[in-house]
Amino acid sequence: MARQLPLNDQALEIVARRFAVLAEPMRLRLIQALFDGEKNVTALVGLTGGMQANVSRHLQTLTTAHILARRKEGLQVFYRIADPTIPKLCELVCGSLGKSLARQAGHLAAGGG
Amino acid sequence: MARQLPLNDQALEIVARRFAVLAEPMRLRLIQALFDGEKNVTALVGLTGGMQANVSRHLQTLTTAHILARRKEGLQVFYRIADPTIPKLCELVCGSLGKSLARQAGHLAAGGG
DNA sequence: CAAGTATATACGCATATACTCATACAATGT
DNA sequence: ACATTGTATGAGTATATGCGTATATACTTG
Repeated sequence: MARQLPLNDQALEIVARRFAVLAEPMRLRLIQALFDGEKNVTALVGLTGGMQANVSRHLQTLTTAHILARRKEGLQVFYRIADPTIPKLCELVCGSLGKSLARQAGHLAAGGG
Repeated sequence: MARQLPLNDQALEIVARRFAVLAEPMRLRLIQALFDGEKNVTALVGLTGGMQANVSRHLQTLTTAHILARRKEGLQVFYRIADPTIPKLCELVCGSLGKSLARQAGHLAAGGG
């Protein structure tokens, strides 16, 4: 897949895991919330509307996958996007979906806008 | 995410679903097998080493997600990659992983060569 | 040390889904 | 109509994982 070379079983599982990490709405929400800079957990809880425990768990999942990075400052922990390909990935998927989304969902943008 | 615009809940679920479809090694195997052109189910069963029923189900999942397309010819059904962003997606993910994969997995390419 | 705040984790439940087996469906030939 | 070949699907089981509640850990202050 890297340049269309076939991947072995272990590499396939790693790639699949990568996609799986991105396959949760809450995690995508967190990624979105971090597009404009790092935020601490409490802020992310407020922005996403999730439970603190759940948000924390998802942040750990994203960090373990090297998609996010942590920075501890006193009591707080700030998360940021660590993988520069993530925005591109999301754009690519959204662009590909945009065509069919128009039929399925009506609008892509948030209800507010 | 499309150009960094926040997505609403429904759009997030659709994007997440998209990633989820790509989050299975067998489905990635099938996608890889189709990079060099369309193949029928029996050929894909042989190439992936999966059970026919399982391969068929994964092909349906990929087709429903508009990642693959079907073409029926007599008894056989030929599948092909329908979404041109798929190869780019895979390259992007593999490229991003390549850096860390070198430490984790050793090799990215298949054992067969 | 005690109290308070911010974040992480353990546990249990509910649900989703991948897998296999058996079988149904579709198309072709005799 | 029947047999054969290729593909799809239903049922049952095992596993993975998201979520909420409760609790633990880390850090700061007094």
